Amino acid sequence: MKGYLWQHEATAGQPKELLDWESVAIDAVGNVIEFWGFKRNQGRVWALLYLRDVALTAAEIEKDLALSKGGVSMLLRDLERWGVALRVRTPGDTSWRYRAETDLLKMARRVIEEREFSFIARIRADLEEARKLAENDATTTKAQVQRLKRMETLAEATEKALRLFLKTSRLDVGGMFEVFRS
Amino acid sequence: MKGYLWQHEATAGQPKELLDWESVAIDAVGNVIEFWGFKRNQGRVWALLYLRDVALTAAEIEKDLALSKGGVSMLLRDLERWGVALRVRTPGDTSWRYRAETDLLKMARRVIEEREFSFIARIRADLEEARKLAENDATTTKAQVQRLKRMETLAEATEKALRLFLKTSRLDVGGMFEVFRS
DNA sequence: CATGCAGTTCAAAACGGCTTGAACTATATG
DNA sequence: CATATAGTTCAAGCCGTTTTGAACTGCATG
Repeated sequence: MKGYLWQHEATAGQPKELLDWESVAIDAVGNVIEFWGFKRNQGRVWALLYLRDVALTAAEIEKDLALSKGGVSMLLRDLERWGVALRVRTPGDTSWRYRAETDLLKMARRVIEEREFSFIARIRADLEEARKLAENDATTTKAQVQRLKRMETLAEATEKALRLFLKTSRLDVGGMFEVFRS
Repeated sequence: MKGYLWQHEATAGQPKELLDWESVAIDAVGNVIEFWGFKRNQGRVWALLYLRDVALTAAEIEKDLALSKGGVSMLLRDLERWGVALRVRTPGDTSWRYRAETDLLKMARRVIEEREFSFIARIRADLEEARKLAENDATTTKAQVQRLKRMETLAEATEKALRLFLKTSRLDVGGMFEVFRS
């Protein structure tokens, strides 16, 4: 949830390895995924793999999406780590190929779980620290301590909302996403 | 949901207008609010007003949070527009003062409603367009159209999840936030 | 209407995250 | 082990966002 600016017109006028409809769809997925807090290009790579439904090499991805060698390497490693792309070695082939694993939400869940919760935990710890400092300070009023406690409640509530969000996205979006399995 | 890096140690070593516990708490709120997709300093200004519980002038905020004159002006206008800060004119005073309105979630709801939904709508439109283009292209396979449809489902699901998220944050976090009213 | 202070605007600077590409490592092959 | 090709790493550059600060507007006052 940040500022998202449109890519898409910007994509026009490239060497063009992608069909028009492919690049529209790929960018759209890039935008959704960015909305979920990931990199646009992680979504674009996944979308390419998913749409083509064949295992592509890093070099092909690099060419089709006009990304750099190094970038593709890192993006693929992210997708692989999150279990949404699969590295396969085709029999007589010299390089790795990648396929889309279809549960894209796996990615959202993993990463959100691993980073957002520690983030909120840290905020809660800070607020608790602030309250303790304030309580040890003779000049602090009761009302101030009270307000700090309320701020802690705010962080707790945020954590709760996030948890709920994950859970519901698991059920609701997850349910929808499962259409991808096939 | 983006990259959040710690401010806080970074804050150390300033002219220091804030008590230690105040700056810890204020930065913590800045971090939560950034998580919700706003500017850290919008949260910090709100937190200062809330903790102090008196109406402050722009000049005081500027000094305490070490922000620029122009910055404070813009931040306050944002907060006011979203209804989380109140501009008051004290009787014999020459300048405006600001108080915290306590429902910080009002801010989240407003902005999320006004920008996230149009964002998702746009994505859905793009995917629909891609599918139509693909359908008009003789080389497109049935399976590809199928995959595009599934991607549309993904965007729909995202919209649904967002709606649910807003609603639950209204009930759940909203309920918690109400502690702030007093 | 000159002066001063509060508040706003916006071009430019600072900042931070993302991407690039050159140097490097790993691996396969003759 | 020399060569070639695939894959990784990371410092430097790019680019979008946020912040700054100087110029400006508005308004009150003598």
